[in-house]
Amino acid sequence: MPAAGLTKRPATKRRRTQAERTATTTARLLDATIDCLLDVGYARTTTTDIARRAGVSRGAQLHHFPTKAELVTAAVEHLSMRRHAEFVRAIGKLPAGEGRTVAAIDLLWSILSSGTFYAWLELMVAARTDAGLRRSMAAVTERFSQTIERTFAELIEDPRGPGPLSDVAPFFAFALLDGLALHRIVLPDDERSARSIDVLKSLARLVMPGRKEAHDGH
Amino acid sequence: MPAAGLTKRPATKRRRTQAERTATTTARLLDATIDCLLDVGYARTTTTDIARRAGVSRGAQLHHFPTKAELVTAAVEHLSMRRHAEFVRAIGKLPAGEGRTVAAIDLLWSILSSGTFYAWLELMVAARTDAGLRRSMAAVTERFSQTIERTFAELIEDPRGPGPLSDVAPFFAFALLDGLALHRIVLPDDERSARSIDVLKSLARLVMPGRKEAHDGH
DNA sequence: ATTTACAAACAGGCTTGACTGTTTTTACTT
DNA sequence: AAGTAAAAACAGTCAAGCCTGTTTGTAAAT
Repeated sequence: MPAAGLTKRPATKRRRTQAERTATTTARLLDATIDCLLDVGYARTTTTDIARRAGVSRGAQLHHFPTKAELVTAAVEHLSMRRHAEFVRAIGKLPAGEGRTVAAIDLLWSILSSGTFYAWLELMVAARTDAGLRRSMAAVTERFSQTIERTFAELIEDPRGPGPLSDVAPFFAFALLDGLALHRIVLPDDERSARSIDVLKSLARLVMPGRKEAHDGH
Repeated sequence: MPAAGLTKRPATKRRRTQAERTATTTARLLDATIDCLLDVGYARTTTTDIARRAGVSRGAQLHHFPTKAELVTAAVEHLSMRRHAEFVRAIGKLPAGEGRTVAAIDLLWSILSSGTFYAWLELMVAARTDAGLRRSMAAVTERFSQTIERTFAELIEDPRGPGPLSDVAPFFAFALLDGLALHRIVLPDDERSARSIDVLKSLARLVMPGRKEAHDGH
Protein backbone atom coordinates (compact mmCIF):
# COMPACT_ATOMS: atom_id res chain seq x y z
CA MET A 1 0.00 0.00 0.00
CA PRO A 2 1.82 3.06 -1.22
CA ALA A 3 1.36 6.01 1.00
CA ALA A 4 -0.58 8.55 -1.06
CA GLY A 5 2.72 10.24 -1.14
CA LEU A 6 2.99 13.93 -1.39
CA THR A 7 5.13 14.25 1.64
CA LYS A 8 7.88 11.77 1.08
CA ARG A 9 8.37 11.28 -2.58
CA PRO A 10 9.70 13.90 -4.98
CA ALA A 11 7.46 13.61 -8.02
CA THR A 12 10.17 14.48 -10.48
CA LYS A 13 12.35 11.49 -9.75
CA ARG A 14 10.52 8.30 -9.09
CA ARG A 15 12.29 5.85 -6.93
CA ARG A 16 13.09 2.63 -8.68
CA THR A 17 12.24 -0.76 -7.34
CA GLN A 18 15.03 -3.12 -6.47
CA ALA A 19 14.25 -5.39 -9.38
CA GLU A 20 14.52 -2.46 -11.77
CA ARG A 21 17.79 -1.37 -10.30
CA THR A 22 19.22 -4.85 -10.55
CA ALA A 23 17.98 -5.26 -14.09
CA THR A 24 19.51 -2.06 -15.40
CA THR A 25 22.81 -2.51 -13.61
CA THR A 26 23.31 -6.09 -14.67
CA ALA A 27 22.26 -5.26 -18.22
CA ARG A 28 24.78 -2.45 -18.38
CA LEU A 29 27.47 -4.73 -17.04
CA LEU A 30 26.72 -7.50 -19.50
CA ASP A 31 26.57 -5.11 -22.42
CA ALA A 32 29.85 -3.61 -21.32
CA THR A 33 31.37 -7.08 -21.11
CA ILE A 34 30.45 -7.82 -24.70
CA ASP A 35 31.65 -4.39 -25.80
CA CYS A 36 34.90 -5.12 -24.09
CA LEU A 37 35.26 -8.47 -25.80
CA LEU A 38 34.73 -6.80 -29.14
CA ASP A 39 37.03 -3.88 -28.50
CA VAL A 40 40.03 -5.43 -26.83
CA GLY A 41 39.44 -9.19 -27.01
CA TYR A 42 39.14 -11.75 -24.26
CA ALA A 43 42.79 -11.60 -23.31
CA ARG A 44 42.68 -7.94 -22.31
CA THR A 45 39.16 -7.87 -20.93
CA THR A 46 39.38 -6.89 -17.27
CA THR A 47 36.65 -6.50 -14.71
CA THR A 48 37.87 -3.01 -13.93
CA ASP A 49 37.52 -1.94 -17.52
CA ILE A 50 34.07 -3.50 -17.73
CA ALA A 51 32.87 -1.59 -14.69
CA ARG A 52 34.30 1.62 -16.10
CA ARG A 53 32.60 1.14 -19.46
CA ALA A 54 29.32 0.25 -17.78
CA GLY A 55 29.50 3.33 -15.62
CA VAL A 56 29.02 1.11 -12.62
CA SER A 57 31.05 1.22 -9.46
CA ARG A 58 33.33 -1.61 -8.68
CA GLY A 59 31.33 -2.37 -5.58
CA ALA A 60 28.08 -2.67 -7.49
CA GLN A 61 29.76 -4.93 -10.01
CA LEU A 62 31.13 -7.25 -7.38
CA HIS A 63 27.78 -7.27 -5.67
CA HIS A 64 25.98 -8.65 -8.71
CA PHE A 65 28.84 -10.77 -10.05
CA PRO A 66 31.17 -11.85 -7.26
CA THR A 67 33.74 -13.33 -9.61
CA LYS A 68 34.89 -12.72 -13.13
CA ALA A 69 33.85 -16.24 -14.11
CA GLU A 70 30.26 -15.59 -13.09
CA LEU A 71 30.23 -12.36 -15.03
CA VAL A 72 31.55 -14.00 -18.17
CA THR A 73 29.18 -16.94 -17.83
CA ALA A 74 26.26 -14.55 -17.57
CA ALA A 75 27.60 -12.66 -20.56
CA VAL A 76 27.52 -15.87 -22.57
CA GLU A 77 23.81 -16.19 -21.94
CA HIS A 78 23.31 -12.52 -22.65
CA LEU A 79 25.15 -12.78 -25.92
CA SER A 80 23.18 -15.86 -26.86
CA MET A 81 19.94 -13.95 -26.48
CA ARG A 82 21.34 -11.12 -28.52
CA ARG A 83 22.27 -13.45 -31.34
CA HIS A 84 18.91 -15.10 -31.15
CA ALA A 85 17.12 -11.74 -31.32
CA GLU A 86 19.34 -10.70 -34.22
CA PHE A 87 18.39 -13.86 -36.03
CA VAL A 88 14.67 -13.52 -35.42
CA ARG A 89 14.73 -9.91 -36.52
CA ALA A 90 16.56 -10.84 -39.70
CA ILE A 91 14.14 -13.68 -40.43
CA GLY A 92 11.39 -11.12 -40.75
CA LYS A 93 13.13 -9.67 -43.76
CA LEU A 94 13.15 -12.94 -45.65
CA PRO A 95 11.18 -12.71 -48.88
CA ALA A 96 8.53 -15.31 -49.50
CA GLY A 97 8.71 -17.66 -52.44
CA GLU A 98 11.42 -18.50 -54.92
CA GLY A 99 14.82 -17.31 -53.91
CA ARG A 100 14.24 -18.07 -50.33
CA THR A 101 17.11 -20.45 -49.87
CA VAL A 102 19.56 -18.07 -51.41
CA ALA A 103 18.20 -15.17 -49.40
CA ALA A 104 18.59 -17.24 -46.26
CA ILE A 105 22.28 -17.63 -46.97
CA ASP A 106 22.70 -13.91 -47.37
CA LEU A 107 20.86 -13.52 -44.12
CA LEU A 108 23.19 -15.85 -42.29
CA TRP A 109 26.15 -14.03 -43.71
CA SER A 110 24.81 -10.68 -42.58
CA ILE A 111 24.47 -12.06 -39.08
CA LEU A 112 28.02 -13.30 -39.16
CA SER A 113 29.13 -9.88 -40.28
CA SER A 114 27.84 -8.29 -37.11
CA GLY A 115 29.87 -7.80 -33.99
CA THR A 116 28.06 -10.46 -32.03
CA PHE A 117 29.76 -13.13 -34.08
CA TYR A 118 33.19 -11.94 -33.06
CA ALA A 119 32.16 -11.72 -29.44
CA TRP A 120 30.99 -15.31 -29.74
CA LEU A 121 34.30 -16.21 -31.37
CA GLU A 122 36.29 -14.68 -28.53
CA LEU A 123 34.34 -16.73 -26.02
CA MET A 124 34.56 -19.82 -28.16
CA VAL A 125 38.32 -19.73 -28.35
CA ALA A 126 38.62 -18.90 -24.67
CA ALA A 127 36.36 -21.87 -23.96
CA ARG A 128 38.87 -24.25 -25.48
CA THR A 129 41.11 -23.89 -22.45
CA ASP A 130 38.42 -23.27 -19.85
CA ALA A 131 36.19 -26.22 -18.97
CA GLY A 132 33.54 -24.17 -17.22
CA LEU A 133 33.21 -21.71 -20.04
CA ARG A 134 33.21 -24.55 -22.52
CA ARG A 135 30.13 -26.08 -20.93
CA SER A 136 28.27 -22.79 -21.20
CA MET A 137 29.35 -22.27 -24.78
CA ALA A 138 28.42 -25.80 -25.73
CA ALA A 139 24.92 -25.26 -24.41
CA VAL A 140 24.26 -21.95 -26.13
CA THR A 141 25.95 -22.97 -29.36
CA GLU A 142 23.91 -26.14 -29.58
CA ARG A 143 20.74 -24.21 -28.77
CA PHE A 144 21.52 -21.59 -31.37
CA SER A 145 22.21 -24.06 -34.14
CA GLN A 146 19.09 -26.02 -33.28
CA THR A 147 17.06 -22.85 -33.56
CA ILE A 148 18.59 -22.24 -36.94
CA GLU A 149 17.97 -25.78 -38.10
CA ARG A 150 14.36 -25.79 -36.97
CA THR A 151 13.67 -22.42 -38.50
CA PHE A 152 15.19 -23.37 -41.80
CA ALA A 153 13.35 -26.64 -41.88
CA GLU A 154 10.10 -24.74 -41.53
CA LEU A 155 11.01 -21.96 -43.86
CA ILE A 156 12.44 -23.89 -46.72
CA GLU A 157 10.44 -27.01 -47.00
CA ASP A 158 11.24 -29.44 -49.72
CA PRO A 159 8.10 -30.59 -51.53
CA ARG A 160 9.48 -34.12 -51.68
CA GLY A 161 9.98 -34.16 -47.99
CA PRO A 162 13.32 -33.95 -46.24
CA GLY A 163 16.16 -35.27 -48.34
CA PRO A 164 19.25 -36.99 -46.97
CA LEU A 165 21.14 -33.72 -46.96
CA SER A 166 18.57 -31.29 -45.73
CA ASP A 167 19.38 -31.90 -42.09
CA VAL A 168 23.10 -31.24 -42.41
CA ALA A 169 22.59 -28.30 -44.71
CA PRO A 170 22.35 -25.62 -42.02
CA PHE A 171 25.30 -27.06 -40.13
CA PHE A 172 27.31 -27.17 -43.33
CA ALA A 173 26.39 -23.61 -44.22
CA PHE A 174 27.22 -22.34 -40.79
CA ALA A 175 30.58 -24.03 -40.71
CA LEU A 176 31.50 -22.53 -44.05
CA LEU A 177 30.36 -19.03 -43.15
CA ASP A 178 32.06 -19.20 -39.76
CA GLY A 179 35.24 -20.18 -41.52
CA LEU A 180 34.91 -17.30 -43.97
CA ALA A 181 34.24 -14.87 -41.14
CA LEU A 182 37.33 -16.17 -39.42
CA HIS A 183 39.53 -15.60 -42.45
CA ARG A 184 38.06 -12.15 -42.89
CA ILE A 185 39.89 -11.05 -39.76
CA VAL A 186 43.10 -10.82 -41.72
CA LEU A 187 41.72 -10.66 -45.24
CA PRO A 188 38.77 -8.29 -45.32
CA ASP A 189 36.82 -8.05 -48.55
CA ASP A 190 38.51 -11.04 -50.08
CA GLU A 191 37.03 -11.80 -53.44
CA ARG A 192 37.30 -15.50 -52.73
CA SER A 193 34.88 -15.14 -49.84
CA ALA A 194 32.18 -13.75 -52.07
CA ARG A 195 32.82 -16.48 -54.59
CA SER A 196 32.68 -19.15 -51.91
CA ILE A 197 29.30 -17.86 -50.85
CA ASP A 198 28.20 -18.06 -54.46
CA VAL A 199 29.30 -21.68 -54.54
CA LEU A 200 27.30 -22.33 -51.41
CA LYS A 201 24.26 -20.78 -53.02
CA SER A 202 24.65 -22.96 -56.08
CA LEU A 203 24.96 -25.96 -53.87
CA ALA A 204 21.83 -24.93 -52.01
CA ARG A 205 19.89 -24.62 -55.25
CA LEU A 206 21.12 -28.04 -56.24
CA VAL A 207 20.18 -29.77 -53.02
CA MET A 208 17.04 -27.89 -52.19
CA PRO A 209 15.18 -27.20 -55.35
CA GLY A 210 12.28 -24.96 -54.56
CA ARG A 211 10.25 -26.32 -57.43
CA LYS A 212 10.80 -27.33 -61.09
CA GLU A 213 13.22 -30.10 -60.53
CA ALA A 214 13.60 -33.43 -62.17
CA HIS A 215 16.97 -34.93 -61.39
CA ASP A 216 17.64 -37.71 -59.00
CA GLY A 217 18.48 -36.96 -55.42
CA HIS A 218 21.53 -39.24 -55.34
CA MET B 1 90.80 -23.67 -38.58
CA PRO B 2 90.59 -25.94 -35.57
CA ALA B 3 93.65 -26.06 -33.46
CA ALA B 4 94.75 -29.68 -33.26
CA GLY B 5 93.74 -29.17 -29.72
CA LEU B 6 94.58 -31.61 -27.06
CA THR B 7 95.56 -29.02 -24.55
CA LYS B 8 92.73 -26.57 -24.26
CA ARG B 9 89.55 -28.17 -25.42
CA PRO B 10 87.85 -31.05 -23.69
CA ALA B 11 86.76 -33.31 -26.51
CA THR B 12 83.64 -34.43 -24.72
CA LYS B 13 82.01 -31.03 -24.68
CA ARG B 14 82.50 -29.07 -27.82
CA ARG B 15 82.09 -25.37 -27.57
CA ARG B 16 79.10 -24.10 -29.40
CA THR B 17 79.24 -21.16 -31.71
CA GLN B 18 77.13 -18.11 -30.93
CA ALA B 19 74.83 -18.81 -33.83
CA GLU B 20 74.20 -22.31 -32.52
CA ARG B 21 73.46 -21.05 -29.06
CA THR B 22 71.08 -18.43 -30.37
CA ALA B 23 69.35 -20.94 -32.57
CA THR B 24 68.67 -23.46 -29.85
CA THR B 25 67.58 -20.91 -27.29
CA THR B 26 65.21 -19.06 -29.59
CA ALA B 27 63.83 -22.33 -30.89
CA ARG B 28 63.10 -23.50 -27.38
CA LEU B 29 61.42 -20.21 -26.57
CA LEU B 30 59.29 -20.26 -29.68
CA ASP B 31 58.28 -23.87 -29.17
CA ALA B 32 57.40 -23.07 -25.59
CA THR B 33 55.32 -20.12 -26.75
CA ILE B 34 53.27 -22.33 -29.03
CA ASP B 35 52.94 -24.96 -26.32
CA CYS B 36 51.71 -22.27 -24.02
CA LEU B 37 49.14 -21.05 -26.53
CA LEU B 38 47.84 -24.57 -26.89
CA ASP B 39 47.77 -25.34 -23.19
CA VAL B 40 46.38 -22.21 -21.63
CA GLY B 41 45.36 -20.01 -24.55
CA TYR B 42 46.51 -16.56 -25.56
CA ALA B 43 44.83 -14.81 -22.66
CA ARG B 44 46.82 -16.64 -20.02
CA THR B 45 50.08 -16.94 -21.90
CA THR B 46 52.73 -15.13 -19.89
CA THR B 47 56.36 -14.53 -20.67
CA THR B 48 57.35 -15.98 -17.32
CA ASP B 49 55.55 -19.21 -18.05
CA ILE B 50 57.12 -19.40 -21.49
CA ALA B 51 60.61 -19.02 -20.08
CA ARG B 52 59.88 -21.67 -17.47
CA ARG B 53 58.57 -24.14 -20.04
CA ALA B 54 61.51 -23.45 -22.33
CA GLY B 55 63.95 -24.00 -19.50
CA VAL B 56 65.48 -20.66 -20.34
CA SER B 57 66.35 -17.99 -17.85
CA ARG B 58 64.44 -14.78 -17.83
CA GLY B 59 67.57 -12.87 -18.75
CA ALA B 60 68.21 -15.00 -21.80
CA GLN B 61 64.63 -14.62 -22.87
CA LEU B 62 64.69 -10.85 -22.58
CA HIS B 63 67.99 -10.80 -24.39
CA HIS B 64 66.59 -12.50 -27.47
CA PHE B 65 63.10 -11.04 -27.30
CA PRO B 66 63.06 -7.71 -25.49
CA THR B 67 59.28 -7.47 -25.46
CA LYS B 68 56.40 -9.86 -25.43
CA ALA B 69 55.17 -8.50 -28.75
CA GLU B 70 58.43 -9.41 -30.45
CA LEU B 71 58.29 -12.89 -29.00
CA VAL B 72 54.76 -13.46 -30.22
CA THR B 73 55.50 -12.04 -33.63
CA ALA B 74 58.42 -14.41 -33.99
CA ALA B 75 56.19 -17.24 -32.82
CA VAL B 76 53.82 -16.48 -35.66
CA GLU B 77 56.57 -17.08 -38.16
CA HIS B 78 57.70 -20.16 -36.30
CA LEU B 79 54.20 -21.58 -36.29
CA SER B 80 53.80 -20.83 -39.96
CA MET B 81 56.84 -22.90 -40.76
CA ARG B 82 55.53 -25.70 -38.59
CA ARG B 83 52.24 -25.74 -40.42
CA HIS B 84 54.02 -25.66 -43.72
CA ALA B 85 56.20 -28.59 -42.75
CA GLU B 86 53.17 -30.46 -41.48
CA PHE B 87 51.50 -29.89 -44.81
CA VAL B 88 54.47 -30.97 -46.88
CA ARG B 89 54.92 -34.09 -44.80
CA ALA B 90 51.26 -34.97 -45.22
CA ILE B 91 51.41 -34.40 -48.95
CA GLY B 92 53.87 -37.21 -49.21
CA LYS B 93 51.23 -39.63 -48.04
CA LEU B 94 48.81 -38.73 -50.79
CA PRO B 95 48.07 -41.72 -52.98
CA ALA B 96 48.55 -41.30 -56.68
CA GLY B 97 45.68 -41.68 -59.09
CA GLU B 98 41.98 -41.99 -58.64
CA GLY B 99 40.72 -40.87 -55.27
CA ARG B 100 43.20 -38.11 -54.98
CA THR B 101 40.80 -35.27 -54.51
CA VAL B 102 38.96 -37.04 -51.76
CA ALA B 103 42.20 -38.06 -50.11
CA ALA B 104 43.32 -34.45 -50.23
CA ILE B 105 40.27 -33.42 -48.21
CA ASP B 106 41.00 -36.02 -45.58
CA LEU B 107 44.54 -34.73 -45.55
CA LEU B 108 43.44 -31.16 -44.93
CA TRP B 109 41.16 -32.32 -42.18
CA SER B 110 43.93 -34.26 -40.51
CA ILE B 111 46.05 -31.12 -40.52
CA LEU B 112 43.24 -29.15 -38.93
CA SER B 113 42.94 -31.83 -36.29
CA SER B 114 46.46 -31.18 -35.09
CA GLY B 115 47.39 -28.77 -32.40
CA THR B 116 48.98 -26.27 -34.73
CA PHE B 117 45.58 -25.29 -36.02
CA TYR B 118 44.41 -24.26 -32.58
CA ALA B 119 47.59 -22.34 -31.97
CA TRP B 120 46.95 -20.54 -35.24
CA LEU B 121 43.38 -19.92 -34.12
CA GLU B 122 44.51 -18.37 -30.85
CA LEU B 123 46.78 -15.99 -32.71
CA MET B 124 44.14 -15.28 -35.32
CA VAL B 125 41.57 -14.20 -32.77
CA ALA B 126 44.13 -12.20 -30.84
CA ALA B 127 45.10 -10.52 -34.11
CA ARG B 128 41.61 -9.11 -34.49
CA THR B 129 42.29 -6.59 -31.76
CA ASP B 130 46.02 -6.15 -32.33
CA ALA B 131 47.08 -4.35 -35.48
CA GLY B 132 50.70 -5.44 -35.35
CA LEU B 133 49.84 -9.06 -34.85
CA ARG B 134 47.21 -8.82 -37.55
CA ARG B 135 49.78 -7.77 -40.11
CA SER B 136 51.94 -10.76 -39.28
CA MET B 137 49.02 -13.14 -39.37
CA ALA B 138 47.77 -11.74 -42.65
CA ALA B 139 51.14 -12.37 -44.23
CA VAL B 140 51.57 -15.94 -43.05
CA THR B 141 47.94 -16.87 -43.62
CA GLU B 142 48.04 -15.59 -47.16
CA ARG B 143 51.31 -17.39 -47.77
CA PHE B 144 49.93 -20.62 -46.34
CA SER B 145 46.78 -20.59 -48.41
CA GLN B 146 48.75 -19.76 -51.54
CA THR B 147 50.96 -22.73 -50.89
CA ILE B 148 47.88 -24.89 -50.55
CA GLU B 149 46.32 -23.52 -53.69
CA ARG B 150 49.43 -23.97 -55.75
CA THR B 151 50.03 -27.47 -54.47
CA PHE B 152 46.48 -28.52 -55.15
CA ALA B 153 46.53 -27.01 -58.59
CA GLU B 154 49.56 -29.14 -59.41
CA LEU B 155 48.34 -32.24 -57.70
CA ILE B 156 44.83 -32.40 -58.96
CA GLU B 157 44.92 -31.23 -62.48
CA ASP B 158 41.73 -31.15 -64.43
CA PRO B 159 42.23 -32.55 -67.94
CA ARG B 160 39.80 -29.97 -69.28
CA GLY B 161 41.92 -27.21 -67.85
CA PRO B 162 41.03 -25.09 -64.89
CA GLY B 163 37.30 -24.74 -64.46
CA PRO B 164 35.56 -21.66 -63.11
CA LEU B 165 35.52 -23.13 -59.65
CA SER B 166 38.88 -24.77 -59.40
CA ASP B 167 40.60 -21.65 -58.11
CA VAL B 168 38.18 -21.06 -55.23
CA ALA B 169 37.96 -24.71 -54.36
CA PRO B 170 40.85 -24.79 -51.88
CA PHE B 171 39.69 -21.59 -50.24
CA PHE B 172 36.19 -22.96 -49.98
CA ALA B 173 37.37 -26.24 -48.53
CA PHE B 174 39.58 -24.51 -46.02
CA ALA B 175 36.86 -22.19 -44.84
CA LEU B 176 34.52 -25.10 -44.31
CA LEU B 177 37.06 -27.21 -42.47
CA ASP B 178 38.18 -24.28 -40.34
CA GLY B 179 34.56 -23.71 -39.39
CA LEU B 180 34.12 -27.36 -38.50
CA ALA B 181 37.29 -27.32 -36.42
CA LEU B 182 35.96 -24.27 -34.63
CA HIS B 183 32.68 -25.93 -33.76
CA ARG B 184 34.53 -29.00 -32.62
CA ILE B 185 35.79 -27.04 -29.62
CA VAL B 186 32.43 -27.40 -27.96
CA LEU B 187 31.03 -30.32 -29.92
CA PRO B 188 33.72 -32.94 -30.35
CA ASP B 189 32.89 -35.91 -32.54
CA ASP B 190 29.75 -34.37 -33.88
CA GLU B 191 28.20 -36.60 -36.47
CA ARG B 192 27.25 -33.57 -38.52
CA SER B 193 30.91 -32.72 -38.97
CA ALA B 194 31.64 -36.06 -40.57
CA ARG B 195 28.61 -35.71 -42.79
CA SER B 196 29.61 -32.20 -43.79
CA ILE B 197 32.98 -33.49 -44.87
CA ASP B 198 31.21 -36.14 -46.90
CA VAL B 199 29.19 -33.43 -48.58
CA LEU B 200 32.40 -31.60 -49.37
CA LYS B 201 33.84 -34.72 -50.90
CA SER B 202 30.79 -35.21 -53.07
CA LEU B 203 31.07 -31.64 -54.16
CA ALA B 204 34.70 -32.14 -55.00
CA ARG B 205 33.94 -35.18 -57.13
CA LEU B 206 31.29 -33.16 -58.89
CA VAL B 207 33.50 -30.21 -59.64
CA MET B 208 36.83 -31.91 -60.18
CA PRO B 209 36.53 -35.18 -61.97
CA GLY B 210 40.07 -36.41 -61.57
CA ARG B 211 40.49 -38.31 -64.80
CA LYS B 212 38.47 -39.92 -67.47
CA GLU B 213 36.33 -41.65 -64.87
CA ALA B 214 33.37 -39.34 -64.87
CA HIS B 215 31.53 -41.47 -62.39
CA ASP B 216 33.04 -42.35 -59.10
CA GLY B 217 34.10 -45.89 -58.84
CA HIS B 218 33.19 -46.75 -55.30
C1' DA C 1 14.23 -3.13 10.90
C1' DT C 2 16.18 -5.74 7.66
C1' DT C 3 17.68 -6.74 3.38
C1' DT C 4 19.46 -5.25 -0.92
C1' DA C 5 22.02 -2.09 -3.93
C1' DC C 6 25.84 0.71 -4.35
C1' DA C 7 30.49 2.98 -3.12
C1' DA C 8 35.39 3.06 -2.47
C1' DA C 9 39.66 1.91 -0.48
C1' DC C 10 42.85 -1.83 -0.05
C1' DA C 11 45.78 -6.12 0.03
C1' DG C 12 47.82 -9.90 -2.22
C1' DG C 13 49.45 -11.84 -6.23
C1' DC C 14 51.02 -11.71 -10.78
C1' DT C 15 53.20 -9.73 -15.07
C1' DT C 16 56.26 -7.11 -17.56
C1' DG C 17 60.41 -5.18 -18.56
C1' DA C 18 64.56 -2.88 -16.37
C1' DC C 19 68.78 -3.55 -14.16
C1' DT C 20 73.16 -5.66 -12.49
C1' DG C 21 76.37 -9.16 -12.84
C1' DT C 22 78.64 -13.53 -14.94
C1' DT C 23 80.19 -16.60 -18.52
C1' DT C 24 81.14 -17.74 -23.22
C1' DT C 25 82.33 -16.60 -27.89
C1' DT C 26 84.36 -13.62 -31.35
C1' DA C 27 87.42 -9.91 -33.13
C1' DC C 28 91.51 -7.60 -32.99
C1' DT C 29 96.40 -6.75 -32.04
C1' DT C 30 100.91 -7.91 -31.81
C1' DA D 1 99.73 -18.11 -32.48
C1' DA D 2 98.74 -15.88 -28.11
C1' DG D 3 96.70 -12.65 -25.61
C1' DT D 4 93.36 -9.17 -24.86
C1' DA D 5 89.38 -6.29 -25.67
C1' DA D 6 84.68 -6.30 -27.08
C1' DA D 7 80.43 -8.25 -27.79
C1' DA D 8 77.00 -11.51 -27.19
C1' DA D 9 74.59 -15.03 -24.43
C1' DC D 10 72.96 -16.07 -20.10
C1' DA D 11 71.39 -15.64 -15.02
C1' DG D 12 68.67 -13.72 -11.48
C1' DT D 13 66.63 -9.91 -8.82
C1' DC D 14 63.68 -5.97 -8.54
C1' DA D 15 60.26 -2.25 -9.04
C1' DA D 16 56.17 -0.41 -10.95
C1' DG D 17 51.77 -1.29 -12.42
C1' DC D 18 47.73 -3.83 -12.94
C1' DC D 19 44.06 -7.19 -11.79
C1' DT D 20 41.10 -9.70 -8.83
C1' DG D 21 38.43 -10.16 -5.01
C1' DT D 22 37.92 -8.59 0.13
C1' DT D 23 36.50 -5.53 3.32
C1' DT D 24 34.29 -1.81 5.35
C1' DG D 25 30.90 1.65 4.92
C1' DT D 26 26.55 4.21 3.11
C1' DA D 27 22.08 4.83 0.89
C1' DA D 28 17.86 3.00 -0.65
C1' DA D 29 14.05 -0.25 -0.90
C1' DT D 30 10.97 -3.67 1.41
